[in-house]
Amino acid sequence: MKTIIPIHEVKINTAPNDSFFETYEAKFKALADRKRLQIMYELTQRGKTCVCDLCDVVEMAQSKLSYHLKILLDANLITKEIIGTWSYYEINNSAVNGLLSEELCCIFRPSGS
Amino acid sequence: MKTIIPIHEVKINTAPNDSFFETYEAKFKALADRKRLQIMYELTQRGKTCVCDLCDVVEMAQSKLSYHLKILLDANLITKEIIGTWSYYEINNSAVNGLLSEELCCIFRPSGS
DNA sequence: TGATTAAATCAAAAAAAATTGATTAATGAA
DNA sequence: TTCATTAATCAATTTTTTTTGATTTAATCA
Repeated sequence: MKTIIPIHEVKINTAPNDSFFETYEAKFKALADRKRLQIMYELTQRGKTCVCDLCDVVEMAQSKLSYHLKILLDANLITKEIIGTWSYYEINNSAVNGLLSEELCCIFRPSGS
Repeated sequence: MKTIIPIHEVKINTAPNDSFFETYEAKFKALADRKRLQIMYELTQRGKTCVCDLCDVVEMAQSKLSYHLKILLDANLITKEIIGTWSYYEINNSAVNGLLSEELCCIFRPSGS
């Protein structure tokens, strides 16, 4: 039988290794840009949104927006769904919540939740 | 009389402005480097530490370490105290706790707390 | 089919960040 | 004072990231 330990009760006993620091380096790099933070915020407010709409909202050229979305996607901070010729992006709430403080998560969390 | 509202009860009603995104861009940029994450971790484990000791621990040349410490200091993630010719750096726990998730804070929080 | 639209990718250029080794400033000890 | 030590700063170089505009891929529609 497997025992499920709530994440907040897990004690870290070993020192983080290189790959730990690498993993979080990538996540923080993705967040380390005001335009990408704005994209995250808009996705939070609007929910699942297609690229062409997001282009207008954040006032960014399409190829530039694609570049930034890819960085957020690779860091697993957002998810992507393709429908026909459209690509829809959405906030990955569990990843955001696992990374950021409650205060800060609020900015990247739908107002109702 | 001033009313003190616990931070977790504060509701954000207005959209974040440019300076909000700029502020967090700087903080996440500071965290977006595996060497700086390691510095943060070591400061957490060792408490207040002087630069020359930190040089040995993170195996980094002095001028390079100074450069990275300044970035963390400017982002308010660590604090500095000068005693004689020594500079001591320390984790800014409240800033870290206000920024990162509980799980992640644990890595940057003394094991006793 | 051919034309249109959405979005990813590419290559070149520009901008920003990191590294390196040397210099400087400040303190303390001989 | 002179010498040694600590740590910040500087300038030049290297590396990384971002921007730009063009091209490509794929789906839809007439």
